[in-house]
Amino acid sequence: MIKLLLAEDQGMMRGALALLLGLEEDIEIVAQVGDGDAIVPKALETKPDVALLDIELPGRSGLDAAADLRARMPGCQVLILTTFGRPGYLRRAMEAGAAGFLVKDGPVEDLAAAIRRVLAGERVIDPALAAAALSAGPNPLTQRERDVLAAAVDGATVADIAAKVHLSPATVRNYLSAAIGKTQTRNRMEAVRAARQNGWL
Amino acid sequence: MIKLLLAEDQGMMRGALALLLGLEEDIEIVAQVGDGDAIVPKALETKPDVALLDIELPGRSGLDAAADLRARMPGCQVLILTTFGRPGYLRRAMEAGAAGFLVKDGPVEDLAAAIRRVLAGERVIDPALAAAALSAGPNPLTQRERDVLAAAVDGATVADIAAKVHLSPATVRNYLSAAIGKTQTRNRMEAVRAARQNGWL
DNA sequence: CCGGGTCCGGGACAAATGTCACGGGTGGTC
DNA sequence: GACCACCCGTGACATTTGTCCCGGACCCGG
Repeated sequence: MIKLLLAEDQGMMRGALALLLGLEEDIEIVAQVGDGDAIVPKALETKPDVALLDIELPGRSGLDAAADLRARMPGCQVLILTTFGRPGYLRRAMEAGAAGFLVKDGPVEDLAAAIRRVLAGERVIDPALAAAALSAGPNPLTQRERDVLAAAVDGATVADIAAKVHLSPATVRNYLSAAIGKTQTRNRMEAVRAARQNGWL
Repeated sequence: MIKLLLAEDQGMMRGALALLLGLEEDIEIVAQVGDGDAIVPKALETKPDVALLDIELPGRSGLDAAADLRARMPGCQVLILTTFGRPGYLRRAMEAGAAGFLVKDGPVEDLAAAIRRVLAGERVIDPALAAAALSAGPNPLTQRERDVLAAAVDGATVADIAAKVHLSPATVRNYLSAAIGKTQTRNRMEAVRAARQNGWL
């Protein structure tokens, strides 16, 4: 019996997946979470064999939680399930020690199969996505550049960003300029868009 | 037997819902679509009793399709299922003649129940959402303001927008300024954010 | 016919933004 | 030690953006 932890914020999706996977004879859902911060505690409590994690979650990112989980429970395999097949996400998932990476397109039937393969020690990755991740190259953005860019989403002004990141407005503009240059874009919004597109956020 | 059409772009979600609803004894999925443009043709072909539509779809919006569907197949009830409980979405759904409006949070169990209630002629709307929609008031944005704002997503410059909408740059700035004023925001990005938040896009 | 609204543009101005050059600091590597 | 990358900040500059003013066009309801 495969013990599974399911982390997914959308209630309907979570419920549907839980019901579906519960129908498999060899899978048992031991925990369901809708919040990133709850993943590790729940896992330590319920000792799942596989953790199926969404990336975009309230609280903590599924990728962060994955890294933690791998460190604290090496026996628990991590399978990332996400809406967006962004190259940077895949890369980060691999670096975090995930064993598999699925996108929410593609048929449901793959899911149970992927869980079994991951538990057997295999790696499950869409080949096309893997190629895209390699060709995209690594994240060129500095930590600070990422911070500033992340704070610039939804139209914050330089002053807002400076306050949020505790930096001087002038410095913020320098970082923004650097990020714009590295992403080959023309303004901050295009830069955040490009960065998100690649999973660099 | 309730004949159901299911429109949802995310493959896994669509598959999961189809399997789930297929388990109900009185529901039969007669069509599955992942594209907005395919909704009406498929419906005319398969004559469903209820159409379960996502809003954000490739091709045509589920709301547009809903209006069309109501006009061409008055006997087919429309149930909107969406990720975002935006006030403007609900309002537009009602104007399009939808009988129900569900968000993808909330438990899966509600879904089958909602389908049956809709078919029985009831309206299914989250009361909290209905209140929000009323308190938010109607869409204050002009058609042109919406166009310009929509063209301003992902950081296009004034020149880009002007080219996309076939207007003078000066006019574009005037519309942007008007939209910023009406949304009580400070710049175009906050304006698009606010407009999207309210479902005014 | 006279408002009032939307549509479309222009001009002028202040503010915000993006760029560049420049400083100093740290830490790591060859 | 020299080099390099990143960190943080300043100042100056051109461009872009947001605002407010002003026109004229149209259509509709009173």
